[in-house]
Amino acid sequence: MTGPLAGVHVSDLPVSAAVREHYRASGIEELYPPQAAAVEAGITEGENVVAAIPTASGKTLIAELAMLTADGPALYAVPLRALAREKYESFADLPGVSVGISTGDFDSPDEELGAEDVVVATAEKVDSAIRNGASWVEDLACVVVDEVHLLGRERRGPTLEVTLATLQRRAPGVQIVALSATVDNPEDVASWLDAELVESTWRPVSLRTGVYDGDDVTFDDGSTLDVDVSDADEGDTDGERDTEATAALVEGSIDSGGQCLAFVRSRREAESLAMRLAEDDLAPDGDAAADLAAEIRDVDGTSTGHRLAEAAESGVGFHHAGLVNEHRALVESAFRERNLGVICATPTLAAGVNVPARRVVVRDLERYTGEEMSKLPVLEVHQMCGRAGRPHLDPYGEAVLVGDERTAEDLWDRYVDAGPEAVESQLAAREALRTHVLSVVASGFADSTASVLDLLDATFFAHQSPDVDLSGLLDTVTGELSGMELLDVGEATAETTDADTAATGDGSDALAATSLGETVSRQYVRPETGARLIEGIRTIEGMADDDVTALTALGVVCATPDMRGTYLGNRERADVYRYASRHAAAFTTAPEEADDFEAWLCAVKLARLVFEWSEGASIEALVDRYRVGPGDVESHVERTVWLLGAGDALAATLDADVDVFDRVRRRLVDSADDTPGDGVDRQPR
DNA sequence: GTGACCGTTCTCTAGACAGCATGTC
DNA sequence: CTAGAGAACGGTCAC
Repeated sequence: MTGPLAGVHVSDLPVSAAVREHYRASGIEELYPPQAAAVEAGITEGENVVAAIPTASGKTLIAELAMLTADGPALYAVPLRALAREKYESFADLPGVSVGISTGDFDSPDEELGAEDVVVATAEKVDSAIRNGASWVEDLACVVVDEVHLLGRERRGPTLEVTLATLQRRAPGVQIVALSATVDNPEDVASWLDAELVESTWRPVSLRTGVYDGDDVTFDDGSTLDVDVSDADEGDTDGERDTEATAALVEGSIDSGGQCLAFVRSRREAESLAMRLAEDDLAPDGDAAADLAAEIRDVDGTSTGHRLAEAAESGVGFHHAGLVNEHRALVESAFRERNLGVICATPTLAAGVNVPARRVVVRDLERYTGEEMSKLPVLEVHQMCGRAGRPHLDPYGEAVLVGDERTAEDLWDRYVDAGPEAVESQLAAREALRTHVLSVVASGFADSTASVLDLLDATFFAHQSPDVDLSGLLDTVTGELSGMELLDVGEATAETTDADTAATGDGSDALAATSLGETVSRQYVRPETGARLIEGIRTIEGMADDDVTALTALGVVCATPDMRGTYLGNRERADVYRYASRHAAAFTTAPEEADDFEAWLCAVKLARLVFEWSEGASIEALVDRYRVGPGDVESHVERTVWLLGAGDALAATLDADVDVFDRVRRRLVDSADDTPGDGVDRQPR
């Protein structure tokens, strides 16, 4: 809890009069307690601050205060492109402030970014910019990191911490402001960043959390809520009871003038819950709902699109990653404008853009993870619940976890009483270390094992586990990289490294990226992907020209770990295999040489899907032929284009006479332009 | 033969970042 | 001890 603090008024802020006026115009007079605490902690005076506070408790203002008072340009780093967009637009409203944005799909040239007061970017984009030597990074006076608790994420956490560590070196003295969800160990993050910790559970709209036990809901403030489950169904299974209960909770909330979010486990269940709810008309405004449905239908003629439009007519939406981006954005904005009463969603919505509702219902608290059913992390559930309570609209927010008489107590203990998990660095994972060691060497920040270790020393991992000796791990990683021809490892050297950093007694090895390694690092693909591409290029060189087709390049690219796999249905397995045999000459690997037959089949399926798309197949056709969502087609194509570019760059550095990658890439980009409603924006508005 | 009905078996499962270089009315 | 929804399948029975 924050201690007693004198109120801080907008007029007290060391910010331009225009900005103060802007705040007043949007109804801000006095700062929220966590914001005041951040000011107290020196946020406007260049101090490093870690703010571990709930969503919607005013993080954006804290960030703005830091950025506007910084003595130079500022960077706002986010984990999601959609979030970058959202923040870009909100910062652009600030008077007298120029804002730029930089994400993989939405980007301005470096020189322009250097001229902005504020740049919004994804963390990966920042990492990539650093690797490629973008100059704007070095002039930064302030860096705000949104959702720092993602430091604990398996793949993206390490890039966040390495980026932050190198950023502090590239721009010495930058003010670091880190915004975190409530976690168990915010003080670890704060001490790593040498920052003041502001910790609070204060929210502008109070939140009560409750558990449904098959009979009624008991909230943590002691109140209860009857749930009127229609007794039409008798002898139901547990699952049916759960969805009937969530339907009742959703409808109850809407009846009393609220909006609701319902979280379920899978895409299919999000859609089927939506269809179940859409049986009743829940639209706050019928005309607006009809307009929305028309707009949705306008985007694509996919069966998913039709279902979404149909649900929307009743004021119901669903939301998951299988949706085309445009549909997702439409659902989000329609909900914000109160043209939808409910969204049935997978966890995408929990960490995405701002979509507050009066009530949040979490129906599924377990998830299938590949081998087993596992319980959702507390942090994730809290983020879902935290969406409850619309400022200025709701008297309170409520979150309900749906269980039954058997599980209710367990849910209560786990998610209501217990706190969230601690953030733990994942940098020690070999895979993560491999990519970051390569990048640090390739971009010239280190040239020996000693200097790499020196850099890693500034990392969250080193801060958290000072006793772990990374040098052994580093040796195996450099060995692997050199086996991939990405890194040259020299023998122990007496030169270069300063004596005081050479903690590794018997000297340190010289490290240098090969030209392949440099390309891999610049292209931002993982080392294993690079190795795979190199291997593919070499076998293509040895193939008969007639056998090298678009499928060849796509096959190589899709077999790469940077390509997300799809699920292979049992039913399609035989068909995919037949396809592979029919086109065996074009593929670079035969099934018997694949170390993982399943993965090989998935790669073939993806290559085929993207190939057919490039041949002009409509998204609709692909969606029902390959059991993927429209959004999956979109993201597969985008990713393929990226990897084909990397393949081409590697072919060039190998000096190989291979141009399939580039040819196929161009063809994909062209068909993307031809596909209506599917173009990717290239320039900020 | 056919269609309604019902119990059993089978299938399937969240999410999402990155490169680069031009063209359009 | 712990998955569970829903589609697909297959069988029965009445007419």
